[in-house]
Amino acid sequence: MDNITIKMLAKELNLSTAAISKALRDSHEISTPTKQRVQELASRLNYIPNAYAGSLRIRKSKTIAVVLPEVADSFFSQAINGIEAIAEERGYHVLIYLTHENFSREEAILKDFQSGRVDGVLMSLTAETASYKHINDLSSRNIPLVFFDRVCEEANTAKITTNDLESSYKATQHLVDCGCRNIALLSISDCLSISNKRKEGYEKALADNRVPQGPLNIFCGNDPAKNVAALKTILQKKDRPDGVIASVEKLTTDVYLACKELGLSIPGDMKVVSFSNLSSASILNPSLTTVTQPAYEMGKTAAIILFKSLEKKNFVLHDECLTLPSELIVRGSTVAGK
Amino acid sequence: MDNITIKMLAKELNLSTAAISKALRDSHEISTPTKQRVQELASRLNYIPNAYAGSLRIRKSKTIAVVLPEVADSFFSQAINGIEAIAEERGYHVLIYLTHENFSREEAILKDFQSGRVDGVLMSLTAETASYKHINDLSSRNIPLVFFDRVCEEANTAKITTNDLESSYKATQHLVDCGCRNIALLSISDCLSISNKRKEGYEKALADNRVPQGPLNIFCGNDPAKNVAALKTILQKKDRPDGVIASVEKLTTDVYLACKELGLSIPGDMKVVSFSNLSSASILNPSLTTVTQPAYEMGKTAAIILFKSLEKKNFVLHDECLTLPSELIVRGSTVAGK
DNA sequence: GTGAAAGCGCTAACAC
DNA sequence: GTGTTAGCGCTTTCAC
Repeated sequence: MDNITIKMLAKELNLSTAAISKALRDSHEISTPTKQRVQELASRLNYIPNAYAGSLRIRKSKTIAVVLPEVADSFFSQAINGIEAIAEERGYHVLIYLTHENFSREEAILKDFQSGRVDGVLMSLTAETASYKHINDLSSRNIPLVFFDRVCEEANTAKITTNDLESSYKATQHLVDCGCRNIALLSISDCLSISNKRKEGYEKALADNRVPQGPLNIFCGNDPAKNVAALKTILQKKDRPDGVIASVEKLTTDVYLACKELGLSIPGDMKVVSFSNLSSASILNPSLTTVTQPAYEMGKTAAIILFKSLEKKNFVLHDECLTLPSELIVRGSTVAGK
Repeated sequence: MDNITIKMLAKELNLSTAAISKALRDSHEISTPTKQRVQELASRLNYIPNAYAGSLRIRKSKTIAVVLPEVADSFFSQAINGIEAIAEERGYHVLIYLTHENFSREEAILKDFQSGRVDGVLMSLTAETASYKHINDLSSRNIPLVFFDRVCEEANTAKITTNDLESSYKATQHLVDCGCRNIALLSISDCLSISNKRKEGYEKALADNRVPQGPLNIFCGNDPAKNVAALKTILQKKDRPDGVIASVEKLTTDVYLACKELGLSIPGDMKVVSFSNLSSASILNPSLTTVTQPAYEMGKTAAIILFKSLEKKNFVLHDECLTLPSELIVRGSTVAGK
């Protein structure tokens, strides 16, 4: 069965394609009876306009792209939910691209967007991203870009973040209050501004409390086995940490396993806070103290701002930088019995 | 900055657009020196072909759609990873659509695909889906569709599943072996074939062991608070279950919380098995016995089959029904100390 | 109120 | 080996 086109409707009704087009868009140039005839036939034949013919004319695709490091992560999957909710509402389509933390993949993806495939982009940077040419190239093609969470500070556009510095400060302060004196910070990057913010908050809290800095810049990668091994090495040292802040959700399992394998009890021997949106945080062994980010809201907000810039000309994306608060939820990995 | 088009390149080089087009696609009709001139200019001006102009001509969009109930679920997010890996490799783009278990949303999404927006579709059904007209409508437009996990048995196309019946049987048998005599099955649907298969496996195992059937068809929804409340009601009865199979990952947290609130110990008072791909299963309290599905592989396989049908004409999708095995991983929620 | 025609950017027959 | 031309399906002047 061939697809129905405007041309076919035109032939069927002895009208021009122009008339059909106008009738379908309910133009006032077309008489009511004609409109009715056209619309009746269109719905009877189940006419669906070709998605790309219109895009080619109009130079709008009603499509946005979401560029993410990964999906198998509660933060990002919840953010997608927020984005999708708004896109659906506006009748937009969502293309998804995963960088797997790979910078050259990120470059290639953004480059493709110069093809006019998408009207706008929502993005969270790779842990490796340290140069911004690909981002500026996209901007120079007038394709609006909104960052969320892992933002590019250098880019002159909208950024939706959470209060990384403050929440990291709070998390560190909480560990100090729980008696920790040797607190490690597990990171995945020394490029990302969110990593740096979290580090700053951590350092500030330590300084304010006159607690010496613990093992820092423990960079963890994508291989859980390696992470566990690296953690075990650190945890077997004499001056091992008595507290740890995992700045990424997926490191939680690695920390728990390393402790388990070494027979270290949480929170007795070691206290743990994670930046995490895991819905199972409360049923972990022990339940996990988290810094929980407003993932859904961040995705939603980023999408709303992107659509604003898509809908209004002269909308200045640069002015739209929002910070939504995260929440420290104290559970059993820092306070026994919680 | 305006986008570079073939026309502009043609003018610049005093060639026809056809020559440019051929040169860029490295056609043998074009002389080597001309090709070089064209390619040099194209890369110097950073020419990127318009994504939709070609699609309109060729009637191929190099885009597939993935239609899912949700993303915030380990199974589906891992499946997306598998799909994306293959799509990336083939240079395809991936549109993502979430049904949120809503049938009319599913209908609307599939209907839109008749616009030629996508070349093919990968899909997991809604828990509500009980009629198939929208699926047949899509097939009649010759848009290949491959189901994975939540397949439509009635559809005459490829289906990638896991061995739901067997793994449910195994899970049930395991609970029986652990001493359970009153086993509940938590489901989210009575339409889905995977739900029915899991129910069959459960019933068969009970029958084979001459264990009476426990509370069945406890349908859980999207509201965790309601699920917990419903579970608590059941668990407070005199003849409360001593074992439960959660047929969906997200119900795990609800079961654990319900037990916690009632002071029931797992696995002492109550044993739990979940169909789950949670990477944190091993660090739950207690660690969770799971039926773990080959999520990544299922996504990947579904994508591979879809691309086969996209690339070869006369490829019979119907013949491509694969079943990948799930694995029962015994942990502490059924065997103390594990 | 309706139609003819141009053109979005690209490709593919078919000339030459 | 290169150019001309005719569309893909749609919208949008501009005539009538």
